[in-house]
Amino acid sequence: MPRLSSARKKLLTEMMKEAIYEAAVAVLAEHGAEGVTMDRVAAAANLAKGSLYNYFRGKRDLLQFVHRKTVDPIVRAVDEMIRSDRPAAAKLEASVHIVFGQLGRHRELFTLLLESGDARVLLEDTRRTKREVAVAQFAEIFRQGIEQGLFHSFDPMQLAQMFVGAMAELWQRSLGAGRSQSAEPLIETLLGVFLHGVAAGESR
Amino acid sequence: MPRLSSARKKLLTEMMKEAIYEAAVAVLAEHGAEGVTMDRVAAAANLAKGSLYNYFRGKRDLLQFVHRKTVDPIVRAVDEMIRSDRPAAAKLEASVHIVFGQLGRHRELFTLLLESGDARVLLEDTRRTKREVAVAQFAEIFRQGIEQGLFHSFDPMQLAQMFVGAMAELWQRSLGAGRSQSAEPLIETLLGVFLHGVAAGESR
Amino acid sequence: MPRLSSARKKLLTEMMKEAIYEAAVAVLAEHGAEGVTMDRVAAAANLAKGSLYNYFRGKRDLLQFVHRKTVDPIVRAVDEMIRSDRPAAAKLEASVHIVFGQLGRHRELFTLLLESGDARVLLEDTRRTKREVAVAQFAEIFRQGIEQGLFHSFDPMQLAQMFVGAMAELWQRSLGAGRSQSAEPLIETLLGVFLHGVAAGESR
Amino acid sequence: MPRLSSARKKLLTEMMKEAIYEAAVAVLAEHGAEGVTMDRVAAAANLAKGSLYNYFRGKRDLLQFVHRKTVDPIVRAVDEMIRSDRPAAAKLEASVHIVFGQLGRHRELFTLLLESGDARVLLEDTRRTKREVAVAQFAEIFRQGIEQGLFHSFDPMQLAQMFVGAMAELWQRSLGAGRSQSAEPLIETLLGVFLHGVAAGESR
DNA sequence: AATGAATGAGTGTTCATTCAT
DNA sequence: GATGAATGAACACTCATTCAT
Repeated sequence: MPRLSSARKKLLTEMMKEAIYEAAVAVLAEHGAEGVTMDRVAAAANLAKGSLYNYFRGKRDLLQFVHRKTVDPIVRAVDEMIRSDRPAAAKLEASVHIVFGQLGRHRELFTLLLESGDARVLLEDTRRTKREVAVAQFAEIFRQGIEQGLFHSFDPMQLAQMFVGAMAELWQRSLGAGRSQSAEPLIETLLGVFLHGVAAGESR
Repeated sequence: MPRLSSARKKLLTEMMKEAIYEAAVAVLAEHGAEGVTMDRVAAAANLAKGSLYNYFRGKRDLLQFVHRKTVDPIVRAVDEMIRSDRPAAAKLEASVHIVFGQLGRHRELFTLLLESGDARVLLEDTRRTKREVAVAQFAEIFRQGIEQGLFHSFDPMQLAQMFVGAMAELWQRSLGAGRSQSAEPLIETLLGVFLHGVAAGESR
Repeated sequence: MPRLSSARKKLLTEMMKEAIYEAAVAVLAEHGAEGVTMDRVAAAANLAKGSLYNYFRGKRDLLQFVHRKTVDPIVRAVDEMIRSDRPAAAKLEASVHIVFGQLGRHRELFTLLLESGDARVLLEDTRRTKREVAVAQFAEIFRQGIEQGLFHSFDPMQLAQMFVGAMAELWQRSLGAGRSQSAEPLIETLLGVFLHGVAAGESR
Repeated sequence: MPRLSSARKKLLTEMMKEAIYEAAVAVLAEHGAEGVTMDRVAAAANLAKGSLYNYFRGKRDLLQFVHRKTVDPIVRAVDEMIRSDRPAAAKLEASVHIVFGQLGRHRELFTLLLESGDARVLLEDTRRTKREVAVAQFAEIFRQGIEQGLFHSFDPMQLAQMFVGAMAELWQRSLGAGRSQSAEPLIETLLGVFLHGVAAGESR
């Protein structure tokens, strides 16, 4: 009996955390990252402010939860991709697809979260911003490419930074455009330029 | 008389704004972006808090002023470069140098201004605008390059977005690193990749 | 049946109150008087927070219970002493020994209970009462002493107030000192001064 | 000009601090030491809560101000007395008169402040409670008395503790009685007992 | 135009108490 | 009777903005 009851309780707790998560995301979307206050989250969750503290130790805790919840699936998917057995260029392409695909699910949320310095402050423990994680992951891909002799031996870290920067910028601009607009051409160009450059002619 | 008086007044106003600007920068440097309060700015400017509101409509206005003040010279310099008569690749390189060079002069300021979420919100309009200006400028360079047949005919706008994104990311990461570290290798790689890609072999 | 059931119920209730009392004391000892929250007491009692309210009307009630529980034995012992058949001075001495002795058993508890402002407020009624009880008890001793012609005829009530005040102060200060320090010299001086004064020479 | 203005400003500030002090005392008297909240003080001072922070750095600061404001005159007067050139017994009597006299001016305030553990917490810097200061002062008197051969050589510190305890208790009880009741008989008995004891007969 | 005290809405957090299950 | 999630009033403290002088 205690088992079942305890399981049920745990489930309910998870559901509440989920609900609060969604409330936080809604607030994030409406008021921006700096506009996330415990009051607003509570209101959005149709909950008393104090109740939030039954599920999260504090604001920091809540934001970390939101953070992880949005980043983890992407990170895991890309990680899997990285460990797979394919040429680096293919990994690069696949990873971009993963990222753009997942981002599409959280449009507004990501915009705010990606850019927010507030997150930096509040998530200090986690430290590694999503962006930093992303950079590290792409750096690994570039490293593999260089090792395989497929890429020139630039600094993989820098390549990854450039790539992530370009990708983020692209994605953000795409948000401004029609919501349903396909990301496909963007990705194609992104990969094309990074792999072969823009320069016409004999090159190199 | 009214003319002269009015001119004199305008001048004085400009000088005051300038002084407040410097005070704000000092506060920014000392307390970080989140630490910029009207109190502190006023104190740093040896001014009463209320007086700030004679020169700026509010905090937002003041921060926007600070922001523009640091960005404008860069924009102007790049604009000049664009209108000059050189091959697109050279313009690209020169522009990057301008940007990194000017940014170097305001390291702390920019770091704080860009990293801080608080400022982010207050400046969002401006910031967006600023990046958009940069993107537009680089788009023009790419457009010229394509027109001159030097670049493949990608969408210049997208190329510019990618380029600016990559550049911004690089610059931000470089801030974390040693202060006196040269930006030269970063720039070289940035241009190398964008012009010729990372792919080894015959390519293309 | 109703009788038995009711008796059983009463017993259980008493046992529960006892358990909660112990939990409260444990919390008091661990977190200090300001750190006594219903949450902590419930946790320490392995009980749900709400259940506390089945046994106590509120926090005030609970703390009063704790308080009385520690004070009552002392009061009873002193009462017994007073009713015994001995000279007043001996009763005085014996009573002081009882008080100091019992207090010694609850050092931490009393320290926290008396020093904490929080408890002070919540217990003010009780506390006042308690001191008043003590004063009344000692007043009775002094009254007996005067009646027996052993003490000068000061106002017994005032003598008791002074005596209790001096005793309380001594005891509180002694808590600050070494834990295992004997109270014996304190008592000796206390009695010496009250009986014979500090003035040297022929006196009186 | 600036001189005058600055002097005027200082004066106004002092007056405001005074007004807030009185508001705090009123709150203290009405709600007890634990009931002193910045909200209530602000309301009592007919001031916005935020304004309090123009005059005091925080609650701690405000309470310290209140504390010092009430204690200092007494401490200073007693100190003067101690340094004067009179037999210890006379000093003792004079000091008691000072204390009771001054206390009369702040009846409610002192009751709460003397007893409050809250003060302990909030005034941690100051550390020395009024009571501790008082004890130290009276210990000095007793020390002098012993040195002069007027008092038996008990531990002066303990004598002072007992004396202050007795005095405080007396004073507190006297508060319960009629406000205008003279303290004179209380003092007389207090000194009589401490100097010569309660024991009748040849004594000693 | 300059001042800076006053304002008051807001911030994250705590906790005694209630109440549906 | 037991539970513990929900509540909401408090709390100390901050700070952009206003306004009488």
